[in-house]
Amino acid sequence: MENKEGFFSMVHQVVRLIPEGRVTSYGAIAKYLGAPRSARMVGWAMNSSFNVDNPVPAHRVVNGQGLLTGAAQFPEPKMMERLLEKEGVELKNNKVQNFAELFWNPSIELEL
DNA sequence: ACAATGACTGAAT
DNA sequence: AATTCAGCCATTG
Repeated sequence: MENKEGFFSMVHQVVRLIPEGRVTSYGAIAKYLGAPRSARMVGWAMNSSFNVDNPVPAHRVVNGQGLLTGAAQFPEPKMMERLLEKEGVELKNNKVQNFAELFWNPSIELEL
């Protein structure tokens, strides 16, 4: 499983840039990378993120609805909610409240 | 090499 | 509004 600097690294990097108390969606990242339809690959990249020596705040990445779909894949699902709440993100049944305001759009924040 | 799967999303029904 | 379908492409059996 050779590691080419491609989707993985890019996704990891973008996710790492997410400020505390902010969240983003897979689609937003994928779109920023130029693959608006490859949101799934972003999720896979996250899964790999646990395997690399790269601290990636995957807990700040949720689906387009602000739902913590990936919480179950964490080493400890509760960790995701806890981390988010700890950073000031309001959660409700694994869903991010005020998602629209907490949403961190790389295409805008980074403004290319 | 082929088939199935997956932390998604948007459109269609 | 809820469910289903199709596209996306890397990883795995």
